[in-house]
Amino acid sequence: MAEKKSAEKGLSGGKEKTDLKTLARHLDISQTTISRVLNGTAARYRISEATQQRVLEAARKFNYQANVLASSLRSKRSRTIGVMVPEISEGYSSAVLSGIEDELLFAGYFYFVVSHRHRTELLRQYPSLLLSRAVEGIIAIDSDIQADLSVPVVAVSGHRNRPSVVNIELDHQLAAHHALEHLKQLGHRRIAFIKGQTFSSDTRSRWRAICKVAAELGLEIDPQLVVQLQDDGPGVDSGRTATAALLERGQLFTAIFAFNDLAAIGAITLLRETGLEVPRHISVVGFDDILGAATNNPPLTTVRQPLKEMGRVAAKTLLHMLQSSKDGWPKHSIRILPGFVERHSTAPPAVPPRNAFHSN
Amino acid sequence: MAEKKSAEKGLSGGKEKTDLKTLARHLDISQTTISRVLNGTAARYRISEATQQRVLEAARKFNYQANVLASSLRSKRSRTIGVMVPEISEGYSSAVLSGIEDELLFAGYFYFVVSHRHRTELLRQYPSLLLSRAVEGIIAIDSDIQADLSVPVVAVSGHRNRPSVVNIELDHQLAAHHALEHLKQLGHRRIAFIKGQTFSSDTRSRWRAICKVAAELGLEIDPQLVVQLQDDGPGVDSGRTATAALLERGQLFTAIFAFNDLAAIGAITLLRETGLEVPRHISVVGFDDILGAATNNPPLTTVRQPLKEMGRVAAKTLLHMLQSSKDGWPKHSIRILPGFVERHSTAPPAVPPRNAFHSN
DNA sequence: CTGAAAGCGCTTACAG
DNA sequence: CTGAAAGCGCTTACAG
Repeated sequence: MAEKKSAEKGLSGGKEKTDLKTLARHLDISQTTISRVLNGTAARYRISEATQQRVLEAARKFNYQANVLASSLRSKRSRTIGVMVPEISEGYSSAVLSGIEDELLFAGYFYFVVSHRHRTELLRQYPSLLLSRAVEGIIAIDSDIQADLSVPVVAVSGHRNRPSVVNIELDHQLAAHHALEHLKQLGHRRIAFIKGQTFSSDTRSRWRAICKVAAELGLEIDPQLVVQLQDDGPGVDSGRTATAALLERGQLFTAIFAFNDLAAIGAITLLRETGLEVPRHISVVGFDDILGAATNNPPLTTVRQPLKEMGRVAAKTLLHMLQSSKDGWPKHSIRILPGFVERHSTAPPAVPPRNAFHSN
Repeated sequence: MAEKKSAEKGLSGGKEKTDLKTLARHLDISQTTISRVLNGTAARYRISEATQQRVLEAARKFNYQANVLASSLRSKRSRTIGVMVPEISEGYSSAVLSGIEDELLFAGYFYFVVSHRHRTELLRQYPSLLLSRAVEGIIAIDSDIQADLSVPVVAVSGHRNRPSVVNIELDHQLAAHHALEHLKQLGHRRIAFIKGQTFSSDTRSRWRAICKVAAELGLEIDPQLVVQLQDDGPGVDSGRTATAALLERGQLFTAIFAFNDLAAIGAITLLRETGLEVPRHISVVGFDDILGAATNNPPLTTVRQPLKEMGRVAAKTLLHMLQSSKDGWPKHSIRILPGFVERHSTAPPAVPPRNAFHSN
């Protein structure tokens, strides 16, 4: 009964599905030969042109598509990879995913997406769940994979020092230089910083780079002007909160360098509500160059991460790792160069209205 | 050689992976029994408590995870579905995906995503590619699936009248009513419309609803005030272009109802560049309530689509269809109620500056 | 140049 | 209550 039901509604499903056996019987050719023709190894086995033609034609006519499950099980190649993201609905992840997809589908690979939403138990379970799904490799976007996996891993903005993990890393130093040099040139000296959430792996490396570059440029970082994004809301709220906390300290500053565009937009909104105009009173530099950055009011000056390209590079790298032995794997992180987009959220500093820093 | 290499790097992969046979040998219990215990059918076969305990413990100890490929192949249940989207990096699709994921992972399902980017050959190929991947069902987001498939299909904002397709449909009539009633109350009579791209399946149904509701409210629709989004860029550019075309017609209007928030934001940007302020000179109503709508300047008045919920409903519906026979499937579209968010891009109409409609 | 047979790792009638 | 054996639909040594 249960068996019967699944036979009706099961994977074999529709009217039109042909299997190898049927095709073989129809052509009076062995499954072996058909498989070889369809998998492009005909030449290796010197299968006659005539046979190849017959097979190809019949396959088309019967609309034959090999069952990937069976093929994967036997051949140990699933042509599937897993992608771990914090949250698929965020622009960051979905932009990278778009690049990954470009490469993968071109190579005949499909991918599973899992979002862990920063929950540790999901972060722990997902890698092995993906492995039980027979993925050949994993791309982790801003996600720390703790376990050592049996498949190659490429990490985008999440740096692991493990032998089987290759990192795709933004050049944070250059990024920091872009932003700070720009602010310095405009004349800013009192610059506030909104650091990223602790769970984001970019936070540390970017902050280190900022400190280093600031020192090089002779810019002092006042600990009183450093705040950190706290919670995990998808929107701009954590940027607002952080900016409010910053204002509460009552310290003078003329610019903010935000961890990302969302935080920058949140900062601008909050500043506006307290009577501070951007960039007239305060300049704000974002990070990422998300879709909304250009259409924000004012349009955001921001460090541009080439997210889609990072996805493409990640996928390309993983595919390469799948095809070569470990000694062919990249030895180091793969460095991605950020851009810088000057729009209208930055300007030379001006003295802020006198009550600005005494709002509650 | 090739065989050997794949055995090294293949799916069986890591050190820690155990298979059923090994486990059975170790426990001196048949694979059958182990499989039953692990699949939760122990009760049905009255497997003794003691045996169950031993199996469970060993499975944990050896970190046994059934190979889903093998299991799917035999049982005809892949616990995988396919999701077709126009473009994964767009907020619309990724918000719906987020809701889908909520439900699916809870039920032990994984999903493949494919983006067709409105290319017809991809739209045609993907369904059968997904079927060859043994998906049990497909969710199509804003994507017309032409073929009749052998698996159940749920369409989100893409309405097919086919027996095996269930539609998740926004109540466009209510949506149109929200927006037009709001504009009417404010005093607007000359309302311009930016229609959606022809490839978007929502375009037609929404426009029909708008025409109907406009008639009901006694609002006239001037064909001269109707423009359409043309190209397929992900950003706000098509909204700008459409608005420019609208202005070029030199007709008076006091409000715009845009097909989506991106177009609305594009419209606002373009209006601003030609010296028209929103909402002082022109009111703009968006559609979707994407993340950027609230932080736009001015914050967007917009029809809210509960995208994540639509994803959840789509997944729930598909899972339900997979578990019941066809007579248990929903007979009609499943209707989703839109909300309406009044922010600051709308206001009572004012006479526009006299040169406004003679810009080139 | 081609094919018969084994086997991937499971689940499931079938038998007891 | 439990298990031996068949089989899902492929690919791949192996043999000729």
